[in-house]
Amino acid sequence: MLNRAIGHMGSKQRREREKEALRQDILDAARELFVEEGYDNVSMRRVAEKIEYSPTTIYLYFEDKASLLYAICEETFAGLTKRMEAISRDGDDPIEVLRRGCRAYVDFGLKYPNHYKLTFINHPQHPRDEKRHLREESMGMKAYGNLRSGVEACIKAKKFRETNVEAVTQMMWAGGHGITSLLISMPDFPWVKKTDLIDLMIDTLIAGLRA
Amino acid sequence: MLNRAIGHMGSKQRREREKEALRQDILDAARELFVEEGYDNVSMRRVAEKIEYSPTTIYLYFEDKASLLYAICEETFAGLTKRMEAISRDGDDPIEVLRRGCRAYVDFGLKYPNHYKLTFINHPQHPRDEKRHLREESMGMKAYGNLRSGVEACIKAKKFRETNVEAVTQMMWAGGHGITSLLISMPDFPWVKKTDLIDLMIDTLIAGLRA
DNA sequence: TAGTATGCTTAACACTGTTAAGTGAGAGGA
DNA sequence: TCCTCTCACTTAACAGTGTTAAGCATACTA
Repeated sequence: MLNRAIGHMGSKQRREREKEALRQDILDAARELFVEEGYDNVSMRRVAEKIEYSPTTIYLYFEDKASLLYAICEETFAGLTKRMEAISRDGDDPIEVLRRGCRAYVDFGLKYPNHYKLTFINHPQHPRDEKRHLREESMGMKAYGNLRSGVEACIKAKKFRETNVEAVTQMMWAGGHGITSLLISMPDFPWVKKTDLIDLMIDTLIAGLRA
Repeated sequence: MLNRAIGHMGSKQRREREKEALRQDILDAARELFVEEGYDNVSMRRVAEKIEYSPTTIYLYFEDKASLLYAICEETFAGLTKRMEAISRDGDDPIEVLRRGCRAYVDFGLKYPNHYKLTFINHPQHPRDEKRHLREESMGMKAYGNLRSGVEACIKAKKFRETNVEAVTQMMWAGGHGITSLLISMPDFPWVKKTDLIDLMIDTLIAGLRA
């Protein structure tokens, strides 16, 4: 019963390819709009207009607006994970790896402020959504895992006074996130030079951790 | 022309009192709803329903929804400022004052998560609104000023290696904000014990700053 | 008592995310 | 070739949003 259908498989495959292509078109259009104007300022109708389909078509490919957003974030955060993995691969001094990992995290956030907002700042907290829960674990959480490895390496090399891997990782994350999110969401505040602030944070935290 | 009216001033004053009372009623109703259910999940119509007036009445007292929000935040943040000023008054060791100021900041954020969200996380960034710009300076910025004083005291007492007051203040703020905002906006993440994380951050930053 | 200012409401506009119902082209089988 | 049925897509609508123009009634002034 499987072979019987093979003769007509071509069109089915073609249609599936076309569906996948449209899905990508939606993602591309939505990403561009979201990143340019912010999630809240872009309506489903605007996205639909951009791809020249009716608004309801989007709902054939994504459950709702939030799902569309998460699909985009997943894509983008793959980039961060890749960069952070590259950093930890050509690793010499574990502390230097950690330092550069943190910098990569913050730089990434500042380079894609709207993506960062979407995943770590706004974070549309739907109540009782277990699917979303799992999805989050595969996104920014992978970046967290990378950071965790960096911290673990430092602790294993006995570079730090504090030995609670989870606590130190979360603190480093909070440090990076604090700077990133403030710089993004309060751009009019009279900040000191951005790179100085970032370096000061990372260096101070690491100095404070050293034995 | 001023005295002529005095005979009839009573009613005018009464009406002004009543207007002020209604303004407060709106603020109280909105605060309760915003804090309980979050800014985005509360409509102007809901606020109006609660005070038993028509929705448009609110617009006679507040320019728009965001202004209503900012008025509430102003009120609430007076509490934080007061607490932080109290801490710096009975100050012995400047480092201890700074430490306790930071803790007060984070504790405040965790106690009023929706207020904190409104002022420092969501921060409805209206484009080209200069009035709002000024208003912000009188709100959370006062708390920033307090933190700044604490940092300045430490630097003047030659307790810190780094002597750039602004940079250190902004770093301390980012540290506190990072923890506060992450704990608020990702409540499902497997955090280590909250107080431990807060203390670790503050202690590590201060340790890293010491000469 | 007539007229006006004031405080509030009604009704509407232009949007939002989302869905139920309908359309129409093309594939599959006879 | 013709018929049927599937399925990608659209139309129209719902229920809600923030906000405003216009109108009404009460209370104060002259």
